[in-house]
Amino acid sequence: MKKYWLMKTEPDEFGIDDLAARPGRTEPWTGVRNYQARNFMREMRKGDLVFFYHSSCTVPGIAGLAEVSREAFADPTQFNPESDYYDPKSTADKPRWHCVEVKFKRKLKRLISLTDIKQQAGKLKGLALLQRGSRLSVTPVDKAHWDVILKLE
DNA sequence: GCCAACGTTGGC
DNA sequence: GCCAACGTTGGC
Repeated sequence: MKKYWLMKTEPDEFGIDDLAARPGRTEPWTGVRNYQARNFMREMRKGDLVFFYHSSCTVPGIAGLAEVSREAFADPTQFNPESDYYDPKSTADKPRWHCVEVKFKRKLKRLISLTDIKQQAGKLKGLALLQRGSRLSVTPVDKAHWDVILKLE
């Protein structure tokens, strides 16, 4: 059963156009250092669909669609002392952090802004993105919610 | 195990 | 740049 997700990224760092420009149009989603978000990534299966959400920018919102192209594996950045995401408590046989690989599907014809989404709040009860103080960078999206949101394109 | 202090996220 | 909300850390 296919599942649906929302993943946040800062377009100044890595946006939908960057994903589209990658060789193979894929990118390992490294650097997630929150247990809840990590657990969601572990649940992801190949072929699951992803809302690619731009945050901390002029107009936050969903910019494109991606899909899970590789299921959870050890995030290599946790082993690299040079990396911002280095975790000295992580070992090769007991990696603490995982990532998935995501693949570009398409850019939306227009950005579905957070404001647009909020206007559908009545139809989106329980959507993590709209929950108070939600800061998770990876969250599940109900199929019904997915459809409501995508119709806003 | 409690909880204050601190750090981070992210919309505005 | 502000600030609310939340997670993590570390002293006790």
